[in-house]
Amino acid sequence: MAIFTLTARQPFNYHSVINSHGWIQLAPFQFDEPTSTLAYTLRASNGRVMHLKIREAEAGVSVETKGRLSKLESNELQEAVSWMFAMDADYSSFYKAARKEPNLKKAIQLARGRVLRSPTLFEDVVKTIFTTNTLWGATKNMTQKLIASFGDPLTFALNGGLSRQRNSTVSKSEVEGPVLRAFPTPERIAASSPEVLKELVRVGYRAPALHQLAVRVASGELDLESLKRSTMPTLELRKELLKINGIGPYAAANLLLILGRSDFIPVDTWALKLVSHEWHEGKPITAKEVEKAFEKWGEYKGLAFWFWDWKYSGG
DNA sequence: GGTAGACCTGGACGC
DNA sequence: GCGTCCAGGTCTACC
Repeated sequence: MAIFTLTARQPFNYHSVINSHGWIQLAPFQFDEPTSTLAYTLRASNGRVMHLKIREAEAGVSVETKGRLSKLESNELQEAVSWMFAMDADYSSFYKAARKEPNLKKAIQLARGRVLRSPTLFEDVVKTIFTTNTLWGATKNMTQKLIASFGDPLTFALNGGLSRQRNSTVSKSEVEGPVLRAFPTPERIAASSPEVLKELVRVGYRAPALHQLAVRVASGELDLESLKRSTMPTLELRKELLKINGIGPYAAANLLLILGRSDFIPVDTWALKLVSHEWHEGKPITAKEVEKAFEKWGEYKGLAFWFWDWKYSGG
């Protein structure tokens, strides 16, 4: 067994990160409520699949995984979790701008700002496409089916030496439950076809967009991961994201938030409801009204919207 | 630049 | 069990 402790830039609140959006409900994330443990099935670049158990620790998180890890695997694991929890993100200027706003008081108190990410931007783009034009239940289904159909199964490393061959099947008795699989690589999805994706993953009209994305990433034509550390202006970054089939204004804003850029608001039907009940007595409004309501927040627009203390809670 | 309609899935509902 | 309706963003054609 290997255990690591990762320290975050302060302030940091484990629960604020995992509850920042619905990502913990999407495989290969699993959340155990009683122990507040976030599990994630991670595939290292050498093909080894590890099951991580992430817990709150002093000033950061602890990560536990079975078996002995090589230096490369250990580095990749720590790098992945650091990215997932945005360990080095700094929200002090947002808190400074928000300190006089009563509806952001809670956000400051709970150190909100970090948005839980997947280890790769590819995974987050795919999941974001799965959130468009559908209900949350279908998003969960599509993600689950994609992983079940194309994800590599958990690798067992015994005594640090014997590891199961990549892509092999793990029996249920071995893992005492459903087979755990990592999120599929772009290569695995690219090797399939839009027709198969539609049939197996039930992604409907999204199949060509999903397949094209996987092909572009697998071939190296689209280097999504480089966007994680990009210094290009947010407007340009948004343009790059909008070039991806299936990514429109809502999805691009969502991905920008994941990338730590908050100049845009992901306006979906829920956002329209929130703003409508907050300032327009529940009357129908357009995306323009949402943008207008948060105009003064400038580069913190997305954060102010995302962590606002809303009156409306559904119904 | 704004708008209408098609694109799919899955859940809810009525019969 | 079957058919119908509806919710949900993106894309394209059209004005």
